[in-house]
Amino acid sequence: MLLSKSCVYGLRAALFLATRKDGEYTPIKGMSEKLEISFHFLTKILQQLTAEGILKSYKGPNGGVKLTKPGHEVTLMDIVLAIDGPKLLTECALGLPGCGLKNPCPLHDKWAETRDSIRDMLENTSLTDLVRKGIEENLRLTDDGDFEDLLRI
Amino acid sequence: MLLSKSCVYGLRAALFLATRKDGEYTPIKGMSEKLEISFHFLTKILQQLTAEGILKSYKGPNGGVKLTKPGHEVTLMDIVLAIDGPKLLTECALGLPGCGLKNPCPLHDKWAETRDSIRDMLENTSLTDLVRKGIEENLRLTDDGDFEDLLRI
DNA sequence: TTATTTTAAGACAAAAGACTCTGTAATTAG
DNA sequence: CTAATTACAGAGTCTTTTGTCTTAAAATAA
Repeated sequence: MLLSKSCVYGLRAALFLATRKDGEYTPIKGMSEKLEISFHFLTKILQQLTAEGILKSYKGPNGGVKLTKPGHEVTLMDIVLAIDGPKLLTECALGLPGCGLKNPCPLHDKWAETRDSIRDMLENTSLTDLVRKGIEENLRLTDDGDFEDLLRI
Repeated sequence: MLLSKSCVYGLRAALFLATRKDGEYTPIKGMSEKLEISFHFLTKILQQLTAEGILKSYKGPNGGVKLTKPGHEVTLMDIVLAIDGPKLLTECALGLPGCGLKNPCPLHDKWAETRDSIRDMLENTSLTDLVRKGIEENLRLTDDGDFEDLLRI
């Protein structure tokens, strides 16, 4: 797996939140059912995003979580970084410590290029980009559902 | 980690074998010491490569493992595929089953591009490519050593 | 205040990944 | 034949990831 399962779930949840109205808190319970992710596990993941300042949370009735910034200001990279950490896109492909421009491994140059292409994609794609695409083409965030489903809630 | 640790070790070992003379079997013990990888663990990984036909092995004195094909015919993709499996570069970034051209997720297109760029790099880089680069620039396959080290054995 | 709804936190269990150990089989050298 | 050297096979351990469960804390509503 290129991305951890937590990260994948985090991306799904972030996209889901980007479909909600600004200012409204969305309860994790409903989200977990809609996205078919275990409630407690999703809670943990979203706590990480909250700790990183990507989400705001509120307890009690009408509470839940929401994006702190508008969806077009949140990139996939923000989510991946918060969950899988910065090492994901800096580590040496041969596992050598200190591999870099100064003391590279034979694969360093090509691998750095590859990592950069991943990074570029993640940095240049916002949640809103994908929500817009999802709406226009009526795509899905779950095994069975479609985007109209999500927007109807 | 984009690649599993087993995969990373497998790549190092495959590169090491590509520096050896054709036809000679290299004992895993020496390789594990040179590459600073646990002997038993490396053995397991190389057994996978042997099972996949990438290596040939021979028991007894003067035995060991060697590449079945010349290094310029073995790509990094061959190694990654043998160890991390084909799913690594086909899975959906949002974890949706059946995500593809027919029933894509909102991230499918961009993610497919990203995966392809990884795949292209792996498929278009042979062991010999990297060994050559390693020799020319005297790079390293271990934390401390350099390529001259390896060739001297 | 009391009951309800929600997130937060932490202990716990299960599964997968990373690694170790022990023994066996094949091969060679003496 | 015997001893040494090597890969092979499988069980076992440790760690990380994934997932569950229970309790606490905050907020609201009645």
